[in-house]
Amino acid sequence: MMSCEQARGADTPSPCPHARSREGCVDCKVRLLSICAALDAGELCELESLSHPACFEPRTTLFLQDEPAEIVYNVTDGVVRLYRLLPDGRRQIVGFALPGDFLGLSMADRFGFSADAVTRVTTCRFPREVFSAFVDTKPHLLRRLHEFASHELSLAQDQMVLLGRRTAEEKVASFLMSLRDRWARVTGASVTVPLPMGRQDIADFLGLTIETVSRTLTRLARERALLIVPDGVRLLDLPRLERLAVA
Amino acid sequence: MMSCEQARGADTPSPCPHARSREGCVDCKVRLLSICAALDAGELCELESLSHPACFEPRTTLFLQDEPAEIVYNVTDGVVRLYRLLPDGRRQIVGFALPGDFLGLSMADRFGFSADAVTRVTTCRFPREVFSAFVDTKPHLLRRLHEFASHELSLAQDQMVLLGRRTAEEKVASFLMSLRDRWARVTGASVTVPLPMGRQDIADFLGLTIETVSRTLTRLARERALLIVPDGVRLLDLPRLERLAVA
DNA sequence: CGTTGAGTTGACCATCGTCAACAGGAGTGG
DNA sequence: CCACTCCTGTTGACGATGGTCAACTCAACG
Repeated sequence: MMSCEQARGADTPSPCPHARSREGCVDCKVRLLSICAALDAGELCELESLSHPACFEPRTTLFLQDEPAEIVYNVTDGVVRLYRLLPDGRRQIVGFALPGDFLGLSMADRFGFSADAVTRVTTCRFPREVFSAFVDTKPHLLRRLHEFASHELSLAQDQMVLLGRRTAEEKVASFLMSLRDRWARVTGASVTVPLPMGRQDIADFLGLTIETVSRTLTRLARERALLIVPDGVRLLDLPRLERLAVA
Repeated sequence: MMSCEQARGADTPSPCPHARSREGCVDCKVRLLSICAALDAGELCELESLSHPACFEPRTTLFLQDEPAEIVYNVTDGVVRLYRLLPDGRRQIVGFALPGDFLGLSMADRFGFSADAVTRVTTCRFPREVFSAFVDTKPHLLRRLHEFASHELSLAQDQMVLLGRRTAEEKVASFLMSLRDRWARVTGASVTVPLPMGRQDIADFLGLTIETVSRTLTRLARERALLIVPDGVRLLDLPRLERLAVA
């Protein structure tokens, strides 16, 4: 499980050619999804002056659990996996960050999980101390951060129900449906759900093995509930999947 | 699983004779553990004027998932179980609230889970709108709420690792160790861990069945890792339990 | 002294994990 | 261009962990 070597992306972020020059925060396509939606034009401009764009190649690390959280991240494009490891190497993915998600919500001095890029990822980064000071002058931004954290907590509780009380088939169906809903906010509704993460990532998110994930997807495909396409699935029998994914 | 009838406590909170008359917030024994520690004497007094003490008998309901969150709660004594149900009755307990814990951290307009009293529980209650308005005038209190929520999120992620990637024996050991640590903050350190919740509650928290919890505890007791006492366990072989509970 | 409900224990079994083999695509070098 | 490796994903055979079902103990309570 997880034997791959991973390049460290954070120390040498790719120059990410057009990350800043191309557009400002005002034109940012995830602004309304992200914490930034709490800011007016002037505040946005202030925040922009504090931001450092950075992008990460697939399979590079943004940060590691327990390391000092010098930097917080706003994900503007791509998918990031967030995970914790047990000493013997077992891994639990605690979430996937999509465009608009914020890493470092807690503003604690250390990261509570590790994060690495699944796809090519672009981010706005902020030195944590600077960002924290900025937040202290903007109570409505703190409110927004708190709403985001509360939403994360609710998702975490959903995931507890899934991990503790659902069968493999229900887990896979729930995962697909909730990922579909999250993509809908970013890219618009679609019955085709992109799965940029590998089967091992899905397994480590659902508390299953890669074989069980593979078998379950195959079976759902054989029974015409979905169609496996390159890097994703197309949902066919929505009522059935909905039924499996309830609550 | 969970077939017991439950009285509704919230509509008819017991008078709770000495809840307010006995002591004010200044003398509250969980003040320093709770969100109230963020307040100075004057603010505490303000908040006190907004609070309504209430207590709940064992097995009564504080509130139900998805119902409008008219009230938020500060638990001052006792243990509350927080849970979500699947339509078919499967239950996942997402946490146990101990003295000092706050229910309604998210300040969302509906509760994300149901809550009922395990022991006799005493609380300070606040109308949510009133509390929310109070928070809006006290950014440092919002900070504290946010820290509490962030801590909850971190605990939720611990629980995801536990549910997704640990064996029954590891789950039980982790549960006991982390409960011991939480009690330590409230009642002081001890190798005797009170377990006021029943086996079914523990099972529904750990993603196991009551039989597996019972068997696992019995085995750990037979192997002298712990001693089962009325309403709790005494931890004997701490190194071994620590090893099972790592990370 | 019977009833009830929680907890324990045993026998059996199913779901999912383990181990192994195989398929197919991407990249590499002769 | 082809052979080769590497990696991811799929599939099958088998087994173990933990679930299911049932019986039993015991304390609390009337």
